[in-house]
Amino acid sequence: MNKTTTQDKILDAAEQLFASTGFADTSLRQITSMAQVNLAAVNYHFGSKKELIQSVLQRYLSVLMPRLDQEFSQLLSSQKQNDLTAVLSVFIKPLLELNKVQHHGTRMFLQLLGRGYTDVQGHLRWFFNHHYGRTLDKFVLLVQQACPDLPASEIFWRLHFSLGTVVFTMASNQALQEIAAADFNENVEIEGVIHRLIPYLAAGIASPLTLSSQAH
Amino acid sequence: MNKTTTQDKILDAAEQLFASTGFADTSLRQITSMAQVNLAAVNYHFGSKKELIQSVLQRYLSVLMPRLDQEFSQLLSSQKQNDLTAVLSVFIKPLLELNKVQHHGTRMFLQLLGRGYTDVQGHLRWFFNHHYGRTLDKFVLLVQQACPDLPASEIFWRLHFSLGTVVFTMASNQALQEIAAADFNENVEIEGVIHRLIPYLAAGIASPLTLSSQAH
DNA sequence: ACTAAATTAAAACACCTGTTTGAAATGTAC
DNA sequence: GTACATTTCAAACAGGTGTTTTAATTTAGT
Repeated sequence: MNKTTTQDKILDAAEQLFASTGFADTSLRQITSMAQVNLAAVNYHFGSKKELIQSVLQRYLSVLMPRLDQEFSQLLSSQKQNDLTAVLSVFIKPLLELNKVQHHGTRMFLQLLGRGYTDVQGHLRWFFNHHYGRTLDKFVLLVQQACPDLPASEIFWRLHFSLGTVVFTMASNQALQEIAAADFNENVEIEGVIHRLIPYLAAGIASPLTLSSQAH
Repeated sequence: MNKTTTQDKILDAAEQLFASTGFADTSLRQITSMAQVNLAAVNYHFGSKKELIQSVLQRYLSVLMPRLDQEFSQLLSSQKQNDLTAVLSVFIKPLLELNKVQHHGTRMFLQLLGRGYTDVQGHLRWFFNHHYGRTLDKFVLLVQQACPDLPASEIFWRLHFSLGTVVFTMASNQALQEIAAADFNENVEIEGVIHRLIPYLAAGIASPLTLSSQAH
């Protein structure tokens, strides 16, 4: 049999619509109509739209974050000096393995992540920090070890600059890939974008302190 | 007398609410109530909410963009080799001068710009390209001249990565400054953030091509 | 001061939102 | 097969949205 449950039908439709239209601009009626289930099913199975959004993300995060956490711990315990590119590259494999969770899991998840941060749904930030703050701390520690010359506050800013790049790129990933295909005849998969991102981010994060940045 | 007109009262209230709550999540009723004008005044004076959003941005863009255009042209005509930091630094003065348009003009405008790109209001992208595409082309040309070793497609991607940083940082600027103040005891004005951004962006954009980025 | 245009005002409009209700249908255990 | 719990369904609910309408008011020109 292996029939998909109502909950899964809702999750599948929701993540697709959320990724392409955003959380706020996707209505429950769109979701239930695409999933071919009754409107009331969302509130019955998930309680509210808010909890549905969290469930959609949780399906990926519960796979991704433990894997990342493990990799971070491993890198932290290995005594060798980790360079920044190595630290950032930790994300690649766990991210790409999300394609096993869903057909286009990686792209979908990253797009959702972008939406999650750009649509400033306050509850999502809380949800993430509450569940995965520890893992995040390990990552920050690794970056600090890789950039011993940078003060913590500078790393704070640069990591948020980088978060902006990732989030924005992923949120507008589809549009960017279409432009790249049209203007430069190049077809980049999500994997290609990730491999373009890492050296860019590493160079920005590790850039030497300048007079002008220190003055302010 | 010098009394503020209804239109200005609406623009002032709208930009404040748009900047802090986003375009979609700000209702006309919130705006008109803060501006202390009648609800119907928005549609009477601006036609629609869409056009109000454009008008709010236009108030800043019509000051900023001609100034940027002029600076770009000047840099293009000067025959000397411009380095990337110099090109990016062109933005600083015109941006900070937006404080003359409104009290907190610079911060407000950048926050609005962030909102404009993260709330994917399609009409805003069109509006911007339609009015200021020429100016943008000059900027891209300057970057290409500063990075002669990078193929155009790579520059395309890196400029969009950078756009992500700027837009995201500006959209969440308020939250970031609060965290920085709490965690690192440092009070950064918008000017400080800009001076932190430029070396970060320059390093990312100018980073050398790597094997992994070329392979994909 | 009179007229005509521009502006303000209150109310209604049509539509969409997330959520709840109560009955019908389905599944499950004994 | 009967009782019970789970799930589905259509309908309604309460509230919010941008926009329009129609009348009242203010402003400006002669």
